[in-house]
Amino acid sequence: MGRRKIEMKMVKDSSSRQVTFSKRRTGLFKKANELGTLCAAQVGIVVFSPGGKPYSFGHPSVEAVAERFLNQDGKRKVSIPSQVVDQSQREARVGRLSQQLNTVLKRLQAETKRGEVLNESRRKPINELNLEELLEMKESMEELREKIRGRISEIEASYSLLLLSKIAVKLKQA
Amino acid sequence: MGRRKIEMKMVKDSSSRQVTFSKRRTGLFKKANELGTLCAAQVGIVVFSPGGKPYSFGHPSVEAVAERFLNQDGKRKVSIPSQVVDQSQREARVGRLSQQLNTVLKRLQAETKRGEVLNESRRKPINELNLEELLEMKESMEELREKIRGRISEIEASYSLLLLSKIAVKLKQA
DNA sequence: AACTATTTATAAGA
DNA sequence: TTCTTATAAATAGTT
Repeated sequence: MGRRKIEMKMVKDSSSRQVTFSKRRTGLFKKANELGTLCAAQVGIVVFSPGGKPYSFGHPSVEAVAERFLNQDGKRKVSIPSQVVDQSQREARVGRLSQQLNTVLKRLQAETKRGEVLNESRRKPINELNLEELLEMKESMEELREKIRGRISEIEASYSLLLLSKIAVKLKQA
Repeated sequence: MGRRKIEMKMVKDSSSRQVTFSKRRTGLFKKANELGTLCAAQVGIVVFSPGGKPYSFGHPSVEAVAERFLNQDGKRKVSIPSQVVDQSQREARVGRLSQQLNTVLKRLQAETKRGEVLNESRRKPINELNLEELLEMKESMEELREKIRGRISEIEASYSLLLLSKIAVKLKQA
């Protein structure tokens, strides 16, 4: 679909491959959106780029596709234990994963409030930092936020993926 | 893409909608396959037809996409904006604050990859989790994300506050 | 990021 | 359903 027809083989040049990936991923998601819209269908997609970066698309959301699968009654192919719907039980099972992070985040917060500034080489009460140092800190914060955001989306993508995979397995069995 | 342009709304006639769904689902999976082939990307898709019938596509398979994620080693490539080129220098300044969080996030990520699921009461390889358990996990993730988001904005708020106070001081001096 | 020459997908029709 | 075909849409190579 372009100036020339291309062979259906992996694009060798990694730079071109990245461009192709970017364009086609956009196209794929657009098509998925159209399918969902025109046909009142639900669609979930997860893609890993050649570099391993995860992307996902859902109409209305990847989660919703899973939810629908789980919550359709009558026609449902797999019976779902009622406990799954129990909100309080879910909350009770948040688990160590979240607790761990939560603990560290609390400590982090406490340190921030105490006004400790933590540089690689030196420590200095945050109140004594000058404007430049604070701005530097701020940049660090922004980087940190980006990193966290990246991690979270990776983790979420993995969950979406696992959901998709579990659904696919169930479909095979059905 | 045919004899006429169509509005991007749900096709009302259910028979036509079914035909459209069938054609477009085929097209979507074809595109997904091309994306996977050309870009060495991994793709997983699940679709529900308007009638509730499930279809799935995977390149190389939905399960394989999940496996890949789980078995990846820690080196995930993340592109760095060029303005952040002085990555090492800046990173050196990030300090314990970020290191700590980063460490925990890495552990979290590693655990996720290693396939450990951490429930309040038990551990189970992530591969053995069923759909219900995964959804439970997902809720935990969402809670976690909200908590992190909250913490970060608190931290950022405190930095902003400090910046403002520093600026105020400078203005007085000027 | 934009731009087009082409290829590809597909809406309507058979 | 499956095929045909006129037309819309996606995109490969280019700037």
